[in-house]
Amino acid sequence: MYAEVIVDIAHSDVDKIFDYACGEGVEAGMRVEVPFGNKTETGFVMRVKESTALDSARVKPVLRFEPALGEECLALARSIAQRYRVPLALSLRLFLPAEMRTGKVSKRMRTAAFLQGEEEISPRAKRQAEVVEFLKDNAEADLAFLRERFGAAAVNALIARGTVGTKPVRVLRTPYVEAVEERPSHTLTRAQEEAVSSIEGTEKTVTLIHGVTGSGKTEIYLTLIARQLEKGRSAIFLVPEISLTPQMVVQLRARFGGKVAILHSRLSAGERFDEWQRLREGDARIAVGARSAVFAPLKEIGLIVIDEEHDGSYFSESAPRYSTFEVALARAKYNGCKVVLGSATPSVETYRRAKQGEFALITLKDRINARPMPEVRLVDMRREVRRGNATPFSAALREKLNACLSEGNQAILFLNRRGYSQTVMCRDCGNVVKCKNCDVALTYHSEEDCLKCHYCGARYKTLSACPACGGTHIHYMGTGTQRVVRELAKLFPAARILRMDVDTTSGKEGHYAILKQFAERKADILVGTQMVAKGHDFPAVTLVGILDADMGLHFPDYRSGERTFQLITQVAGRSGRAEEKGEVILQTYDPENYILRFAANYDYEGFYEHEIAMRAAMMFPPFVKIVRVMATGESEKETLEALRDVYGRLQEIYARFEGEFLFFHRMHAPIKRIQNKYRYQVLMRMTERGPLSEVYDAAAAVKQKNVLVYVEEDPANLS
DNA sequence: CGCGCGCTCGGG
DNA sequence: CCGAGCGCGCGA
Repeated sequence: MYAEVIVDIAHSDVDKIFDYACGEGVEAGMRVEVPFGNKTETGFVMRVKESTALDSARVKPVLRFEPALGEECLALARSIAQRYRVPLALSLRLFLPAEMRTGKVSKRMRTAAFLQGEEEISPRAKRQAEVVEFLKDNAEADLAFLRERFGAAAVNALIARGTVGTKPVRVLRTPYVEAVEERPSHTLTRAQEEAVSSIEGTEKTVTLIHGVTGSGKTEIYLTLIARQLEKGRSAIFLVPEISLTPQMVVQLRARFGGKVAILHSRLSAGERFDEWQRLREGDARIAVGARSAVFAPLKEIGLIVIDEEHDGSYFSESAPRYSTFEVALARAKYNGCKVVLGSATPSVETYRRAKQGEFALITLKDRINARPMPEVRLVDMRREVRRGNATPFSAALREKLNACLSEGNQAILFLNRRGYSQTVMCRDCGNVVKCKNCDVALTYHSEEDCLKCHYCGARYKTLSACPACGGTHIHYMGTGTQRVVRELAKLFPAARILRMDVDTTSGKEGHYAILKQFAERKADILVGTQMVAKGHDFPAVTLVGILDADMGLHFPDYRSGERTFQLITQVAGRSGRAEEKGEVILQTYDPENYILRFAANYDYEGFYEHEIAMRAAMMFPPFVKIVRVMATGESEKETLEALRDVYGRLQEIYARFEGEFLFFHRMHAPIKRIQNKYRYQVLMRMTERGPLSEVYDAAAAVKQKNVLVYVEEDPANLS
């Protein structure tokens, strides 16, 4: 027998089948060790066959093998490698936890002690008698625990005499263990009931649930999952990257207990490894996690849920740049199951596909508790400025904050993503201080009193003079979370303020820790960037202030309006979840803006109609595909050479398919350098029939060393 | 990816 | 004439 092996080296030079001799036990999908060159490498068996075309003298044997991937994974890995022109080794890696490759993590063991002899205990050995008594009540106990509780001497004596035996036991490192709470299933409302049966009844593979915040989407997902489990099938539940929402975990754990496995980038290596093992071995049947959980090692999948479907984290930002939805769809087809997408603010693309009948569409208009959405008040900040208010807070917001705090409620203040930087400008010459590795303005951080680059993390000392002209009128522009907190403390000295942004949420449970503090009412005001917008439930929050609602609108990105709408709707939904009525103050310099008006009225339909008409008129996605081919490398010359190479190839394609192109330009990227790497690009817009596959081929054909050339489809960020 | 081979260039 | 540097092809 021979095994066709892909060695686990992600390089196009070795991205080909190598034949190895093997015995009967070796099957497709197994992870193997094989001699390769002058050392051993791990690899994956893609196929097993009876004969080889190779000279038998050249064929070496498979050294070790263990089960790893199923047929489905192999097929999917093949198609991903093909679709995105990456080496198979790279697409295969998606299916395994990184910990398995590095080999740094292994099964954690502990020693368990148990009673095995009936020997008499001397009446003087009181401690020993206690140990024996304890073990009579508990069949097994952790050895370290026994030693600590009863003293090592007593325990060791019992082991030495054979009264107590020991054995190694596998320990599973389970994340969020405290997030367990007893709450069995819930009765569904009429609308939820209908949604469940409609999803189960439709012949369409994909259903979009468009449900306002608080409309009870989660309970629908849980019911659908429970029904699949009853049928002996498994489920994948995907949530956005940053906010593996603790509430969601609590609910899943409460309903499904140990059947749930959590896969998330902020877990420790050991935890992730163990959770993955539990899924593969079938101990856990529900995989919950961010986009990579779509590759969970489950068999007989009965349902894939993608919650907060519109979230940008569902697209991978490094090779292979897959779309989670595309992968989910492929798995759904293989397993003959359904995909459920859920959002209060679906992406324009998804909503269009639903409206056109490609996906089933369920609309939930009402909140479970029949409570109205909080009232949104638009505040014109231009007037505040004219009145001489230079703080980030309008008079209306200050007043509402005052009332909110004096009633003992909580408030959330939200700064738009792009708006949280304080750039440093010289007032004498207008020079903006930039990072020396990146072509990006630096941001001032008051807590550490330094300047930081948000693209590469470099730190700089604060400046007393302008590096360009020597002027000393250095000015800090913009509003950061830090400044908001400082100003807030001046206005409300008694309030306890929590800050949540990239700087305060490091560590695996960083978000969780801050949100927990806030939920436990250890603070009155939470100030944060878009992280605070994600689905958390804070019953005592009655006021949400959106400080700079329009900051995201003015970016040269066709999705900026969509993102702003989504963000405002989400963050507004944080207000007034329980008994208290909620309020939202939306501060803007552009109160006539249609996006803000639709958001303030919770009018998704209106927003969508307006937005889709604009996209059609401007020829933006989903009517066209934007494709960017990026070349990036440390040497400007080499990078430019690589780009010229692809550009030449793309021009040939352009000539052949000219009718399918609306735009075709070569330029350096808007940010010319990031982390010391130059960035040159070819930007294209093409129709649905455009030669996408040829573009991938052109990019893959470039062999300039030290330069990375890659393709992005409808990039989320055009910087 | 890591290695060894062979070609080339430059120093002596 | 010999050694360092690099491009290339191989690995089963």
